[in-house]
Amino acid sequence: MGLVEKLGVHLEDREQLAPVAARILAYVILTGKKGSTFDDMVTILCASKSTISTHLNHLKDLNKIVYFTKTGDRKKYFIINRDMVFHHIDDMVQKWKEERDIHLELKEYKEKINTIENENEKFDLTFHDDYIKFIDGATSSVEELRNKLTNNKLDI
Amino acid sequence: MGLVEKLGVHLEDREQLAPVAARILAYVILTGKKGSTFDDMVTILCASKSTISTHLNHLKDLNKIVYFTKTGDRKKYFIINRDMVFHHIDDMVQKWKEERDIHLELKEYKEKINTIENENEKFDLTFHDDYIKFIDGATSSVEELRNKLTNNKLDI
DNA sequence: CTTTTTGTTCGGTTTGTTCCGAACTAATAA
DNA sequence: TTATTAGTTCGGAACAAACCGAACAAAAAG
Repeated sequence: MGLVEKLGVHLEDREQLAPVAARILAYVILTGKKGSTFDDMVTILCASKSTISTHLNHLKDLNKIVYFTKTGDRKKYFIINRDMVFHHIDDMVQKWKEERDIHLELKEYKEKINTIENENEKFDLTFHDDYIKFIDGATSSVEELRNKLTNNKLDI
Repeated sequence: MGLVEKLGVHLEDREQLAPVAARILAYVILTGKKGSTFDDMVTILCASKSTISTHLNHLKDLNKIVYFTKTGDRKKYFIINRDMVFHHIDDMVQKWKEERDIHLELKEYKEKINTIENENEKFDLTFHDDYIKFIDGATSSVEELRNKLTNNKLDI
């Protein structure tokens, strides 16, 4: 399926995954509720059992996928973790938070330098203020959306 | 400087740069207005001339840095491109747009499958609707912030 | 015209990633 | 008990990325 490849390329970049790992995730997403099995992936993605095994466990560790089982059937049926949207949002917010901290640290450092070597104002600090303002705004609006999505889920 | 390393690690991840390239960018940011020269970087970052040369040109191609010169001085003084904030915002918006398109395509595909094999509703489509809603909200709020920053710049 | 400054380009080494095959395990089936 | 199913683990091959040194270039200085 061409869509597996297209989505795979996208996930490879967005989730920082190895090619086959991204294809697994794409295939799992496109297979939906009925779930995909280990052997399905080996044959359809044309990869070795070891490769599928390693990446499947990796994706499970990252909480990207979960599996269900059927009575009298040893196979695992993998599906995407429905919390992935929230994980994605949380990761994004977390990264912005780290970025914010670094900008604060940089600003602090530059302010110190500016007062010491006052000769000709070595640094422009508005850059960091702009950036922090941007991060604060983006974070709050995304968190608002997160709450909205959580509430929508509860409404059903 | 430990701050160069800390900021370097962060940039390595955020801007997808090679270790030394990220250290160059970090160093340029921390040196500020007075600019950093090729030789400064070779000695302070403990890297070879070839490495610095390659990455410096790469960063210039990516519009991360610019340089100014002084009359009677062949050296180039590198500083960060002040538009980096805007480039960063634009890249983010662009990525969200691509993500949105993929979700639309996926939804379309799944709707087709659902009507063909109607047996037991193979896909849950609310996932994509949630995601698209999230992207739309995040995009508009970030674009609003971009405009705010542009206007602030003109106010000065 | 030779030397110095300020870099660039090329080939090769080191390091890291990605994947595979072969051998193994643990559970069920025959 | 032996075979099959459903995977896991390990060692290594193949490839890619990151960096270095040596040689080169172009312009100015001596």
